Amino acid sequence: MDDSRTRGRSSRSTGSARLTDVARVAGVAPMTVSRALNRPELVSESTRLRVQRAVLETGYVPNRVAGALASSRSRLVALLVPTVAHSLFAEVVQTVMGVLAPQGYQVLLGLTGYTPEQEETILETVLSRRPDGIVLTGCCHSALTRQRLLSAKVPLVEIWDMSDDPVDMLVGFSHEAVGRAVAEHLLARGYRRFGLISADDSRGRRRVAGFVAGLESAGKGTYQLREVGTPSSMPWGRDMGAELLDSHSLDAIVCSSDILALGVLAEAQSRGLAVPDRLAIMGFGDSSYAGASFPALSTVRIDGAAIGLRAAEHLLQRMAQPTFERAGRSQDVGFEIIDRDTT
Amino acid sequence: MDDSRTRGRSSRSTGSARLTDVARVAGVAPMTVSRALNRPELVSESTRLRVQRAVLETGYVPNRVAGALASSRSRLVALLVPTVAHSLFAEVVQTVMGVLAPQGYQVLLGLTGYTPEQEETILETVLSRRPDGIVLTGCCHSALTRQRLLSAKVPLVEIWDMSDDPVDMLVGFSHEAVGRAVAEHLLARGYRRFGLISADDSRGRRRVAGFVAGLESAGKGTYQLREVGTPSSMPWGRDMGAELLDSHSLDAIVCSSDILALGVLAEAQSRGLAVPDRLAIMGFGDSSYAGASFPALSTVRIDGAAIGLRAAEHLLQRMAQPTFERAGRSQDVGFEIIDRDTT
DNA sequence: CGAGTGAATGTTAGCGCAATCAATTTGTAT
DNA sequence: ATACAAATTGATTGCGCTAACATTCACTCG
Repeated sequence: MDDSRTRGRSSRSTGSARLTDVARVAGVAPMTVSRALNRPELVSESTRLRVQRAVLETGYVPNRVAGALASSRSRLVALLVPTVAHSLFAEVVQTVMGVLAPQGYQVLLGLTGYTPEQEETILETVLSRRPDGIVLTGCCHSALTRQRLLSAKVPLVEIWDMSDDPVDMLVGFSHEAVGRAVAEHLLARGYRRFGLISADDSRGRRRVAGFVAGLESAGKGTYQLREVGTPSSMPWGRDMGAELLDSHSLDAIVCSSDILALGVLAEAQSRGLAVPDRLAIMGFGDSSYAGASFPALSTVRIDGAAIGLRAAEHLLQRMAQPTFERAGRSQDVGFEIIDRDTT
Repeated sequence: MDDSRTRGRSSRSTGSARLTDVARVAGVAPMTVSRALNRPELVSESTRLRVQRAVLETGYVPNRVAGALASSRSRLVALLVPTVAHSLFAEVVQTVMGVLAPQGYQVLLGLTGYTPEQEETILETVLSRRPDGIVLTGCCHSALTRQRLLSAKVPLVEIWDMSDDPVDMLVGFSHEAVGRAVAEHLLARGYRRFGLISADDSRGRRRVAGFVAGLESAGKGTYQLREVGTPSSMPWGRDMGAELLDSHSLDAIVCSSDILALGVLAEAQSRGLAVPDRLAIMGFGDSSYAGASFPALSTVRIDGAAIGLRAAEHLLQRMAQPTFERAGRSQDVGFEIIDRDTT
């Protein structure tokens, strides 16, 4: 049997069983095997069974590389996020993959690391795999990236942001609006002297800008800004919180992620500062741990699962269509200020 | 120009520029374009430049699907982890990708969700992409999975565990040894009545088994076990901690992850229980936030970055070899008990 | 100056599969 | 039985690229 499998194979062959090997064993044409595996409803019960037996006998593993080339369908979705070392993006990855895997799509993961340059490099290699769809974090792309996306004719969902002219589809929320809403909320609760700790990425900066705009609109409040590197972490929050508290007299510290806020909380506790009476703390994201800290963290709820879910569903819908056309649809999933015990 | 690009193309063509289009514009053979792009050192300076110009003019994006089929090299590495919604695995993903991306490898991500059944399903589809290498979390595979891995002849690194007979290469640590060491450590510090909170996955259970074995060897100590679902989260820790504290009198609670421990810590703080005097808490993983909590969390340090790094390096080394042969190499990266302020 | 060498480029022939259309078999109504 | 439609199967071709080998050209050396 092994002999029959390898006889006459050219030197370029990989040596493992192919469709034709299965076909020979099953006594049918290769095309029939292909159908039995990919579109079983087109094949009679009896041949389907014979093919299945032949597959087991030969140990055949389909070669989707060849299949993708022949059919121009890769069944691959590219998912580009800044990092997975951040619970919000991890949640998006989990949700997107949870929706796509049952539909037979696999995920090509790309980590863009918060810079448009890396995004550009990664997108280039990603496009060379001819994915059937792309989920891309953010809307601020380099000119070349945007042009490549436009000419690639691949269903695309931008997530985690809002934009006036999405490339194709968009599911996100407005970072400026978040910042502004937080400012208004905290001003209304009487806080005036703010510390801001933000990751140095473009979306964090836009939230800061929104916050500052909120203060200016109200004509109240002062702020001290500190930027930290990415990815955000609890030690960053604790260190920057300490620096801010050492050098300024503050009512409240607003953080660009929950994990930073937890660091600030730990610092406040270590100083014996009463939270929220002596210092209020605000996070961002409503990660799973935000509600479980003590005191429970006030934060801005972003529904990462909803973003991932809708992005994946939009993509599936578009990939199911035989003809490619841009949707130009935007969906704002919004946010919610969660007032727990640190404000 | 558009006319020349599309004239005579069969109906099956995708319509975008191909190697032959670039070749025509550059005035060279298609093979020369292929070389200019993939092995530029084999091509003269002048033709390389002409090809580059032609690529820009045509907007050519290489088709690696076709390239992979022709060369039997996909430049794809499959990375299978239970979840990315856990900082330890997220760290592994970040590190592995950080090493592989600069070498031109892309990552096909698979989430196995802690069950051998899902792992089996995912591995099947993953193998059909003909990855050049596989990084797989854990060593407890179903018989079919193991057999597929053996017959696939793909460089493989199992991580995050130890095993007597790795399929190929292995980088991990012993979960039993962790449990035993934690038991000995806490007994030595005088703790006797333990609560255990473990995720219901096989590796967490092995740590529990090691812990229990440690107690039995010493002939001291009692324990109460609670299992929680995956993925672990701070609320799970807080709820199970509350349940344990309500129903038992305990010296110490040992958790199967730092995030669970943080939940227990929050619960203890909310009850006004002094940590560690009235209750000691032990985490697992030494996530970035473990050292920044207040009080700082005692935990078991696992160097996820080292595991990812070595796994990726082993894989690169093996993928660079022209012939496939199993290594059968194991590497134990060990662990370290970090005694901070909660024990 | 002709043979020999190495660098650069070209030609041919698949890689393994599925789209497409052709051929065959089966079922159904008359 | 006959005509026709529907279901099932088969043969051919090409997706876009690169391995392998062939050829050309410039240059060196006895």
